[in-house]
Amino acid sequence: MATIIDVAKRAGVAVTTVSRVLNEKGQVKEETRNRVLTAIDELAYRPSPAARSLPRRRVHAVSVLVPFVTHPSAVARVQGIVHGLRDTDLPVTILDVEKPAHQSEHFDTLSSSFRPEGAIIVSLVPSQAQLSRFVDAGLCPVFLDADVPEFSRIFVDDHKGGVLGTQHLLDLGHTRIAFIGDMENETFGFESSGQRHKGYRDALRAAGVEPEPEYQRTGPHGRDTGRMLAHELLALPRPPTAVFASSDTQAIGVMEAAREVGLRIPHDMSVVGFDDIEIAAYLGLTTVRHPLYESGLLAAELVIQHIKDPECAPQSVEQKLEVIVRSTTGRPRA
Amino acid sequence: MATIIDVAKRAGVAVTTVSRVLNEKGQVKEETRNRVLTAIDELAYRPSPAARSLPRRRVHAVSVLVPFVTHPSAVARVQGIVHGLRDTDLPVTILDVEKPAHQSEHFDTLSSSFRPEGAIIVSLVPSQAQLSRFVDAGLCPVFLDADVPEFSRIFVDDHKGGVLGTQHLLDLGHTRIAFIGDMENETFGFESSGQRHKGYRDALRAAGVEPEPEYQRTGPHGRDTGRMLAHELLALPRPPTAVFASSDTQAIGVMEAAREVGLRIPHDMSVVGFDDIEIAAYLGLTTVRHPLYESGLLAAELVIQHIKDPECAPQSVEQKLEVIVRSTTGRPRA
DNA sequence: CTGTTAGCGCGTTCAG
DNA sequence: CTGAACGCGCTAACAG
Repeated sequence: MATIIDVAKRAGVAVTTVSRVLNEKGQVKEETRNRVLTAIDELAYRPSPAARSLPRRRVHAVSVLVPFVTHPSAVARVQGIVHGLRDTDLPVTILDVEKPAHQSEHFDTLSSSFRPEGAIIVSLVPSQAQLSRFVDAGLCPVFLDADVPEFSRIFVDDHKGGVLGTQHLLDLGHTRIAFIGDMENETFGFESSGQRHKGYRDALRAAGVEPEPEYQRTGPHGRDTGRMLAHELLALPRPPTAVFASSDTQAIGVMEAAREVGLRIPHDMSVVGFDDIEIAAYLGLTTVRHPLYESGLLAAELVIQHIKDPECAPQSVEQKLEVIVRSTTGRPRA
Repeated sequence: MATIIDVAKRAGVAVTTVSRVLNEKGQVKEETRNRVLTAIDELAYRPSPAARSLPRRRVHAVSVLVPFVTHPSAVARVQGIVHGLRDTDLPVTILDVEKPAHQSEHFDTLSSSFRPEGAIIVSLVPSQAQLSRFVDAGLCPVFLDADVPEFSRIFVDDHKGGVLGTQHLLDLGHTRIAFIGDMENETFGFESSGQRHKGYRDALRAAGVEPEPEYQRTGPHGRDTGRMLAHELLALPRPPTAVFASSDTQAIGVMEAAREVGLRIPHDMSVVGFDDIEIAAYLGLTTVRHPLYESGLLAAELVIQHIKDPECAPQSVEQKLEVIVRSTTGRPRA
């Protein structure tokens, strides 16, 4: 493997000059530059990422810190990120978070003196101390679905999403509307499901319907939870005619439960999900669309921008939520 | 950020000693080791990956070279890999390949003097020259779905899979069975679809059915292709009663086409897919199950093993394919 | 516009 | 068992 010294020798210049043409810093005479370029070409020289990272104190890569990469919603986002970064030469490093320990560990990595050039943090809110460490490290992360005004972020109005989903059901004439959501996540403090839940309650009240405690259930994220909670709902003396789930994953569980007890959707029961993950379209699930893939794409763009611009002026972009009406919602039976 | 020097000072030892306890190389007196350990702890010292990479000539990470990360099958594999690596401290770097240029570029990275500790290469077959570069670099990659006897690999018998899927249809009584597959991919030379296709033909002949050229169609990978090719099939004077697609993605396209012309599945037409991607279960698609997620998990295990064991003894593991019968296949109409 | 020099943080000889 | 010194490949002042 050729090093920068080999290139310098071959081109008859000093290493600094090679470094300069490599990084397009400073002025290099056209002719000299060309000599260097051909030397690089002839030697098939490629700078060593590690050696470069050392003096630069940063790693040429974009780290993506994402809890539960295996969730469909996370997958969609990572896809968007990878796509958005494809035309750069920045490798994408996935930092999966499943336990709280992972989180602080990865935060440390991001704020270490060998931080990545860019970072995207999904659904995780660092402490103030951690935030200032980011600043100290010169890191300019982009947050997805996290309320961090100090930095750039891409987010949706979950409360409004809760209202939208519920309103759709209300508009169809439902009043016995249940809500199934994620349990409050104490370990990571995700807030979106809670906000959607609140939106649900507010929409109901605005329509003059008092939210039934019996109709509101939460549990750990997952299809199975959706299924079980739906069964509880269905076993009620006066079961709901519609269910609004705070994620498609849970909504699918609800559909399974309905099928298991012989209920037809939307004839006997309406179901609305949240996110519009890929499967939703196939299942004909009516859902509140959350532009997941697009959020990844956007995050990638912001990261690129922040890498170029040392100013790191935080940008806040809100993505629109909208109800995608498909075939799991209809009017309640008379 | 504390460096190894700070730790050494605090512990009252030389940096060498710190390095030794860090890497568990050489003997260090119990007491000295403890002093170092507490110093590390007190300073919250974390070795710099970049600085470490330089003398070691390798990056502490596992690179995953995967074409078209956005394909559902690739996603499943990456999930398996990330999961399998979760309990190590090895970051996963995604190297997406969409153009041929990406491929050689990433291969170069893997065989550079700053190679990653581990590598997983999906569906891509390097040239002999590239292979020997891997050897020279001391890299010991794990291949997924690629026929590379020199290294460890995880694979399935695609030909047999083609037979299995076709046989299932044959067993149900179909004889007018069509095949829809991927066009031969000249850029990357993927072979699985071709092998499945061959299995289809062989199964048919073994059953005394001569494969109809009209019934065999290929096109670029994708749902849309499946849909269009299916329409061509359906427009035939004597359309097939069953379609075997070489991927679930295409099979889904076939189902769409059937729906568009008012055909009911499996009543009017049977459909078999390949892979068993997540959506398949939801759609009730009968398919030849390819353990994608598991292959990623396995690949992660092998990589870990190879990192530990410098011998790098290649291992070859074949994964079993099986038909998952769901609701898109049935007997042909009388 | 270009070259010299001193590190970046760590591993690794080789002596003690 | 421990330490001193050198080098990994590159960037960044600082001179010229």
